[in-house]
Amino acid sequence: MRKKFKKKNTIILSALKLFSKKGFYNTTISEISNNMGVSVGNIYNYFPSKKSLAKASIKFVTEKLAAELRYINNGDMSQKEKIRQFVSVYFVFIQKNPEMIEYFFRVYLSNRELFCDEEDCGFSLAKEFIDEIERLITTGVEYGEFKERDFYVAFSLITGILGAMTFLNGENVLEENLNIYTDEVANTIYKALSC
Amino acid sequence: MRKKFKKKNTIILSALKLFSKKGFYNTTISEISNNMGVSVGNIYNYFPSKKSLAKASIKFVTEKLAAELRYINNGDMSQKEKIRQFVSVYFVFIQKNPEMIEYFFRVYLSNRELFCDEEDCGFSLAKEFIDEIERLITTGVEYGEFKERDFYVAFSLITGILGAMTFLNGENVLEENLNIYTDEVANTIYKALSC
Amino acid sequence: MRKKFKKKNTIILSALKLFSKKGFYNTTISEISNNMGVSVGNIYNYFPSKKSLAKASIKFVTEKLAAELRYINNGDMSQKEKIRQFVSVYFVFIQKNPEMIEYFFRVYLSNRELFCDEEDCGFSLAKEFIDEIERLITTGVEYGEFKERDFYVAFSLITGILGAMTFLNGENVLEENLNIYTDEVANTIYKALSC
Amino acid sequence: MRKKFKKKNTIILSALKLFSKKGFYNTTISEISNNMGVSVGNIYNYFPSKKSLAKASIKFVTEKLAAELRYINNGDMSQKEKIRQFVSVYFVFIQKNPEMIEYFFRVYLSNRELFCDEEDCGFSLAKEFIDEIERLITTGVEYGEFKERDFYVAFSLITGILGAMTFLNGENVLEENLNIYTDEVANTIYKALSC
DNA sequence: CATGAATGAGTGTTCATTCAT
DNA sequence: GATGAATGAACACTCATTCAT
Repeated sequence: MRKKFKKKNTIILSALKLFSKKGFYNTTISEISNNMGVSVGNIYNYFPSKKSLAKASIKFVTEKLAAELRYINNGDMSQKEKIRQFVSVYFVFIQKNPEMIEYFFRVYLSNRELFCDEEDCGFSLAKEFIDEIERLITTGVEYGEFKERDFYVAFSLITGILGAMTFLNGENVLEENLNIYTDEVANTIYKALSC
Repeated sequence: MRKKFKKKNTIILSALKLFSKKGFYNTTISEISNNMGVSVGNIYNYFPSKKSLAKASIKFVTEKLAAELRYINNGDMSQKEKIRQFVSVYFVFIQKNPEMIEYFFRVYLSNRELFCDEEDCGFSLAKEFIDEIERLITTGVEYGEFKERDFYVAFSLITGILGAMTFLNGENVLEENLNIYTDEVANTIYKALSC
Repeated sequence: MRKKFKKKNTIILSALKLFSKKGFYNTTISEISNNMGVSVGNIYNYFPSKKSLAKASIKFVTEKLAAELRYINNGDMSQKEKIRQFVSVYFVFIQKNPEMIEYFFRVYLSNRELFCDEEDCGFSLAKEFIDEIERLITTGVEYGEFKERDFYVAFSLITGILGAMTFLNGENVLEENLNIYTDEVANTIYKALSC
Repeated sequence: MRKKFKKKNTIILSALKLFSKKGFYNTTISEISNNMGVSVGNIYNYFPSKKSLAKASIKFVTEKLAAELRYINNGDMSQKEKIRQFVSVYFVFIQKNPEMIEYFFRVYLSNRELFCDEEDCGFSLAKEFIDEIERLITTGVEYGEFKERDFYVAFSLITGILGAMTFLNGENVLEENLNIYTDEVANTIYKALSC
């Protein structure tokens, strides 16, 4: 079973690399299988369809990212410090796992049709990640460190600025290494949220 | 010639509607042609390929959006007021032309491969829109109303929060009408940017 | 429209030839299209699926066969003579259109799954043919020429013996030309049915 | 060896059930193996190919059916009585082993390609069954009970009417239990064959 | 300009068969 | 013998693009 699990992850990583680079519709199963030295048919022993592979991939990514954020949220520090660490960890993550973040933005957020079931058409696959953002915000409000404001605006502020920076970085627009921006981004977020 | 121009726009609008709803790769030329009561072949009299239609569409959208923002930028008021109007106009635009904004986010930002030529792989198609954002920021800094800070961070702040709100709205996550959020979003942006 | 109809029939005839010779599952769409000098894709302009082509084919066959039998049924003669003509016409039909009859037996009768819709899983596609057999029997009973007996037994007698002869002929088991058997088969049926 | 034989039969029975229900081409080896709790690979220890399994299955079926008919043929009674018993035994067999008869009709008779070798493309696999039908007919002729007539016509009469009844029964067209029809079918056959 | 039938390369998926364990 | 992961050829179907009318 361990082995089966390992193999699934290997397939996901291969898919992630290609999906993020070329997009879902421009990546063929046969490319994914070639890329990892496995036959086409064998992929179907682990995932029943290309779509299901895309779903498993986003699950994989968000869990990984959420784990890092969860660790920070559980820590004992001011919200200001938490935000700084959030941004820092996120920027490091982007650089270590660019294909995961690219996948999140370019495939997950843009191809609704792939991740919608009849019942569940939403963010459930990214829930773990979203939950951590939510915790960060609500804790800050509870502690009186953040001004009480509409949740969606606060949520959009944080994810929006991080997303946009990710995007600029992915497009090679930024002139410097992402890390350089950590403090400024963190301060901007904090200033906007604080009382 | 006038007529030719009109027809091109009609095709673009039909494409825009379908591309934004179903994505580029899930929309067929034949759907676009059916949707507007024109033959498949005739579309190729106006656009040499599906890709070129996608490019023309994004040009169409960004010009429309940029025009509105340019008007505000040209106005004579404080940056604070400009930001409020920016947000307001943008939110109205989303609601009046959801397919244009959806197209911008779901097709343009997510399908690099469609908008990259050999020489030019960037934002040139959205340049007009980006330029207005830039003007808003640099003018604010010049007038001493905004703190001097890295341009990319400021740019990400504005476009990020607006983008994220757009996204939440598109997913029907927001409980209220978008307009409700105008002031809070504008204030958040202003607070983050100001000295 | 006439043209479209003609083309549909050409496709059906090509399909009929191959389906009957090699079976449904051993015939590829590409073989059907090659066989008639048309591209694969074009077949799909006329039939939405391989299955639907199989359905249209059986309709085509049964209508053709039923037309011949109907003509006899409408004639003014004894049932004995009608049966003789039935058998005769049927045997001629087999020899002129072997692929149609082969299709009927080898594909239609043996591949339930192809011809079953959710609602209608039966012989509706062959109804016209069955109806003529039924008319022959019931008229004979009404005229007192046939003994009254269970309908299904009479039906099985007629279609069974003809089917079995068809089968032996198709397998090249028969030593003589089918026509030779006309009288003997007709007499056998008549004897079994008559009072 | 005994054990090997048993296992082969178990596999055949599993195959028979699925082939008859879904057809040869819609049944996968893996379904057959699941159905009997054995691994895919192991089936190949007993049968070298799917095709060979289909052949072994038809052998199995015809031997079983032939055995019953042989017993009757060996009995000491009039041909009329033999025919009645033939029909009766056959109808009982259908009801007890529907999958065997379905297999005979839907797979064996309709998929020539499966049962044709280079040398032998015929009924050799069903020979035992056919032989008993032949014996019934020729004995009847010898005893002067049946009119001398072409063998193939007589053969088609018997197998045709039984086959057609089988078919109607399989399609749930018959309104009554098959047994009800025994006498009428037997009489019809006898009447047609007798002097 | 307009039409829509025709093309054919390309893709996801299946499944009989093999073989290392 | 028994297992089931791995293979890869094959097939139904799609769709951007062309072109004769």
